[in-house]
Amino acid sequence: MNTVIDRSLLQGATPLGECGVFTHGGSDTGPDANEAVIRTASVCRYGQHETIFFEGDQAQTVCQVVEGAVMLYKLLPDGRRQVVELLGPGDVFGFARGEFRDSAAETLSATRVRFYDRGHAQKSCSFQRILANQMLSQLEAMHDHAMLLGRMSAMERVARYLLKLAGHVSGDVDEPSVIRLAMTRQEIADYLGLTIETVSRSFSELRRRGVIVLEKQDRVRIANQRAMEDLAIAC
Amino acid sequence: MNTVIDRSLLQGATPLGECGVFTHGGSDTGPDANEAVIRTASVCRYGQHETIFFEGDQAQTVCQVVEGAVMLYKLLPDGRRQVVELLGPGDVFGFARGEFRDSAAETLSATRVRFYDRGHAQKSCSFQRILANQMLSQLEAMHDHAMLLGRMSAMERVARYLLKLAGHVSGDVDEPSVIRLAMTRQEIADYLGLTIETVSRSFSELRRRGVIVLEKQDRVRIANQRAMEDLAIAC
DNA sequence: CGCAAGCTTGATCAGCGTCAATGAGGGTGG
DNA sequence: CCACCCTCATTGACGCTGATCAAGCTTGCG
Repeated sequence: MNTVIDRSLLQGATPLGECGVFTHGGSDTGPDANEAVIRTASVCRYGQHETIFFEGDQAQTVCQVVEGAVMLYKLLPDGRRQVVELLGPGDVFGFARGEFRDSAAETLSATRVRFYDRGHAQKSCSFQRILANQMLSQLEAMHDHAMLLGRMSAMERVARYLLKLAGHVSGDVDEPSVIRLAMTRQEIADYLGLTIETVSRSFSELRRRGVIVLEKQDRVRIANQRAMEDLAIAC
Repeated sequence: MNTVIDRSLLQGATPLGECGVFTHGGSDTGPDANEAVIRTASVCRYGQHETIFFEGDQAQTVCQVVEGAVMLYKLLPDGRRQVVELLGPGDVFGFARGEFRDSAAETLSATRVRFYDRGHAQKSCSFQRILANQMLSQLEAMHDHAMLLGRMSAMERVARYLLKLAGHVSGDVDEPSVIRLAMTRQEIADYLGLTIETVSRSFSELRRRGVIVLEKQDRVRIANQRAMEDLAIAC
């Protein structure tokens, strides 16, 4: 019921306050552009693994995670899937360049999503500012992810994924760091560009080497932070 | 000397005018924020394969391609490289969330780049608007690219790359469509997440099948648009 | 003409995908 | 409470795609 994915591990965690994000603003194009965006906003609740929208849907709204976790993914005609984004509280998504959504959105856990009217949002200067920041965060995260998808081995990908979940690639704390996985093996595989079997084998290999402890299927303890960082090519 | 990469094939071609982009604007946070951005902007010229900045450099400026083509790439400590972005006229790059550039920038051909002061840019409302649009374009392009890197075969990647260069994934015109490649095989490989040998073999295979004609090393004619689209999994 | 840089091609290998079977966990109903 | 089932995860055997290593080849330039 509560957010299963730790917020810090998600890309683009905003420096903005998390929910009532822009309650005031500078001057805007329209006289009350900000006002309008906020006035017309609405919040929806979703359970785990519910679809918020599909790829190709009309994009009349801009969405923001209030609480929970959301993934964006794309499909090929033959069913191959790539998860292209993981989002946490504060993150904005579903804003399309064209008329349609470029990817589907699905919740990873119980989630509240705020919807803004797209037309109003485009007129609001402060919203544009937030959007630019958000897009930038996500773009930088995607650059990292492109490196992972294009150039890293299966083990490196899995190690990096777990470290990201643990909240910091550079391990500064020596807390036990138990991670709850909100994603199934299949979702992890589709995020990392691997198969479910390869993800599973990587987990097993890490366990065999004593780098992690699988307390439950969805609970991982990092037993050897140092080894983990070596595997992930710590940056 | 002229732009070797056709503009249309590059990600995020802006709908904005291409150079003197925002010469006026709505109201801004600062009184003359727009003015300041433009007044302090400067243009530099680069030859082919020159570095504009390195990953980790201080990010005091925001850059925009005026003419030519630029690629952004990231490196791993052991030298593995991933090209994360291809940019053409009008495209904005080098704007970092933090203090440092998250990737290196290198020209693919002779290029003119305009530099804006970052501080001024952040204060300008119209710049933020342009930036949001730009980031969005690039983000959507990255989503596509993640699909390519994570889920497509070598042949599919190369076919898609060539179609993108040809300017339209959906072939609407029956022009001869000769493509000039501004990138070396190594750069293409690093963009597509492959090795130089695999890229070369894919080109040869396409030639053998009569799908393309290699007029010169850097000149490709698409002989069979239909076959090409089938290979690329036309969308 | 000869050298250098970049491209192509071949032989071999290994990492990861595919196919298939087994195992664990959680919920439901008898 | 236990038995059953359904979903998801693990493990094994095997093969293919693409990486690696190693020559040759083409092109452009001094």
